[in-house]
Order: sequence, then C-alpha cells, then structure tokens
Amino acid sequence: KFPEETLRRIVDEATGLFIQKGYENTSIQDIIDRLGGLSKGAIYHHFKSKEEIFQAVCRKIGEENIAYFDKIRDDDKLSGLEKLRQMVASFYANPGNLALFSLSSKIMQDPKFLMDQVYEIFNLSVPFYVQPVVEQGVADGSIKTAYPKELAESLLILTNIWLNPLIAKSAPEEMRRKLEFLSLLLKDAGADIISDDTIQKYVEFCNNHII
Amino acid sequence: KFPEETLRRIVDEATGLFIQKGYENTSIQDIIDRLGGLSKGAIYHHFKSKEEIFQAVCRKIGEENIAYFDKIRDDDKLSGLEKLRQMVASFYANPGNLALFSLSSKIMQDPKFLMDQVYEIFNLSVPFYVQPVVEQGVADGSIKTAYPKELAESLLILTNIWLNPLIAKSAPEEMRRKLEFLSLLLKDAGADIISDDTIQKYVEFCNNHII
DNA sequence: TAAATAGATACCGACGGTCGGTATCAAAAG
DNA sequence: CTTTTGATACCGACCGTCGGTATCTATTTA
Repeated sequence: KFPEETLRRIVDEATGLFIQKGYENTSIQDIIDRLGGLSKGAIYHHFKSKEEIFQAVCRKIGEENIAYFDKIRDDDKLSGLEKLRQMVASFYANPGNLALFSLSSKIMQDPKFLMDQVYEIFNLSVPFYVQPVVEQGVADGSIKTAYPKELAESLLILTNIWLNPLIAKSAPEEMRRKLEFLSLLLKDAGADIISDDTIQKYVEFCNNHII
Repeated sequence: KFPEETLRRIVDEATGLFIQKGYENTSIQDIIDRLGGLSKGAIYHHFKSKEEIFQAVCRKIGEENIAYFDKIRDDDKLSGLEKLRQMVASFYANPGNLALFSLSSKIMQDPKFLMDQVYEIFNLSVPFYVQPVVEQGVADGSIKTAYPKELAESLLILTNIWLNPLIAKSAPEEMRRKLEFLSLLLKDAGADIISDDTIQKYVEFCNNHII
C-alpha cells in the first residue's frame, strides 16, 4: 500500500542489524524476522540483492552527514577556512554521529563498511564538499596551499580513518596527541583548521560516546 | 608425505585465486580444483576455516615486505631518517611489490584485504618497524618531532592507503602532485623523507606496473 | 457516472543450488 | 597402537529465483 514505507522499514531494520552484527553475519532471514510479517519475496521485490540493501544502508548513513555538509558548504557568511573547521568539528557537533557511535557499534570493523568509507571519501566528500571549500579558502585568502585537492584528500583520510575511534581505537591521551599532531601538520600546510577547543571537544566526545 | 609442502601449495594456490577473483568470489572448491587431486578433507585438515586460509595468505604477502623492513631497521650504518627514506622507497625498490602489483590485481578493491592492510599498519608496521625508526631518528637528530608515534602512523596511513595506486587510482600527474604535497607536509613535520628522486621513481613505477 | 477490464505494482513462500564446514573412514607414518 | 594425512559423503545455512496472488491505477465501455 505504501511502498516507500516498506522500503524505509527494510533499510532501517537492515541498518540496525548490519551495525549490530556486521554484513556477513546478517542473513536475509534475520531481516525478514525483524520486519514482522514481511516476506522474502517482498524484500527481493524492492532490492535485487543483499548487496543492494547494503548500499542503501550506506547511502542512508551517509546522507545524514551530507545534509550537514551541505549547509556548511553553502553558507555564504563563512570563509573557506571557517567551513573546513566546521566540517572537521562535525564529528562531535553533528547529532547524527551520536546515534551512530553510541551504538558501541563494530561497524567500522566490518570490511565492507570500511571500504565504503574510503570510496565515499574519494568520490563524494572530497570532490563535492571538501575540495570546493578548500579552493574557496585559497581564493579568499584564509587557506594557503598550492595543493587544494591533495590537502582535502589527505585531511579526510586522516580524520575519517586514522582519527576514527571505531577503526583505530585510542586511549584519550593518545587521541589528544593525534589531534595535536594533526593540528600542527595542518597549520604548517597552510590551513589552521584544528583549534585547541576543537581538540578538547573531540577528545571529550570520544570519552563520552565510544566504548 | 610432505605436509608442509601440501600446506605451501594450498596457500600458494589460494593466494593466486584471491588476487585474481577476490576473497568472496573464491570458493573452497576453486582451491581444490587448482590443487589437482587434493581433497576438501586435506584442506580442512590443515586449516580450520576459509578465513584462516585468508590470514595465511595475508601473512605470506606481508612477510615479503617485512623481510625487507627488517633489513632496513637493523642496519647499523643508517640514520633514522635514512631508514625511513628507504622504507618509503621500498614501494618501488622492493622486488616483492612488483609481483604483487603487476598482476593487475584487484586485491585492494577487496574489502577484506583493505581491512588487513589497515590492521597491519596499526599492529605490525608501526609498532615494530616505523615507530622505532622514527624514535631513532629523533635520538640521532635526523628527525625533529615531538610526536614519533603519530608521525609514523599518519605516514603509513597516507602512503599505504592514499598513495596506494590499487586503492586510490591516480593519473601520473595526480600521483606526482600527491607526492609533492606529502613531501612538503613531512618536511614541515620535521622529517624530510621524500626527495625529488623518490617522487620521480615512485611515479615511474606506477606508470610501468599499474594498469 | 459507474462498472468492467487490463496492466502494473506489491507481496508471498516454497524451492534450487552453492558453499562453508563436519563426520566418518582409510591408509600411511612413527 | 597412536598420530598424522587425506578422501568421501553429507549437513545445514544461506542467497536468490520463480510461479503465483492480492492490490492499486488507469483506461475503456456501458
């Protein structure tokens, strides 16, 4: 009757299961059981494979962050540097992340999610969000670099993978040192993105929400 | 009769198949077929799961690089900085890599291999090789940083993932710019690791061996 | 306008085939 | 006789298919 409602339910339940048990360990039957009265045929009517469900889940998770990035990128009142700062700070400032992280989730331990993360950096986050913002920063003088794309890519690799507490677990003090180091690195690269305040909030967020 | 010979054959054939077809798309039956006259029982006698075969394959691939790193780390005649330079240069200087890369391999597109790569950075390469070398460099004055571990980790993340032509495909000019940027970044961080000569050879290696 | 028809869309659930893994057995080694 | 090595038959879980049904929408017809 309400196909998009059914579709949403499938993706929602699948999301929960994938986060809880990982992709490989979640069977189609698991999803069916959670859907209460929906059948295998229904699922395969809307999705042509388990892989396609996975992609829908990734898209949904990604979209929450993207909405946040959209606002920052298109804010006319901010300099390029300010935008970059807010994008980095979105880690703890974006409420969507809380939901994701607080689930003690082992998502990022799942090879397929990690792969998706990397793919998204190169094909979505950098070309449509971070690189344009860096280039704006270069134009308005708030960022000084001859390598905007490279700065964008390496920044995202380091924040999304190295700093990701779900991928590389770190004790609070280790986390703080990582951020201090990255802050210096970026400052030298011409983009003073990470302030002491950001470091503080970053570390606190990890302490409070990551298990 | 020669159990370790059988074991080696299993790992070798599995390696080829994993590289060719990826982990998921390689079945135990595929491995059996390639082994010519060896049975499923034989395989499951030596390995308790497909996953365990995968780990053996990863270990074997890793060991070739490790042997190379061992020599560098334990060379008494080199400064810490010199050792780091050689480790970065191992990308094109280590013959073992050629075998791996020249197979037009889609290995790194395989989520499980990517995961293994990340895992190896944090649990093997950094603690046992790169970090000690950075610390030596700090001690002998050839490297200047207050963050040896962080320098080691971020360096490996960037070289093994961002610069990895099998993960992030780049045109030759893009590759050159990545290396130039990274060279500057590291110089500012107190470790002048990547020379123009290294850049040149790095790019050439990609051109010649990556499809 | 209202009923009839047709076709698309949403859904069902049994079944097929693949595949990872196990149980059992036999031969050889020690 | 015990342990190692390996062969064969088999199990159960799982993904994806397929024939079929119900529901909804749009068009035609009376």
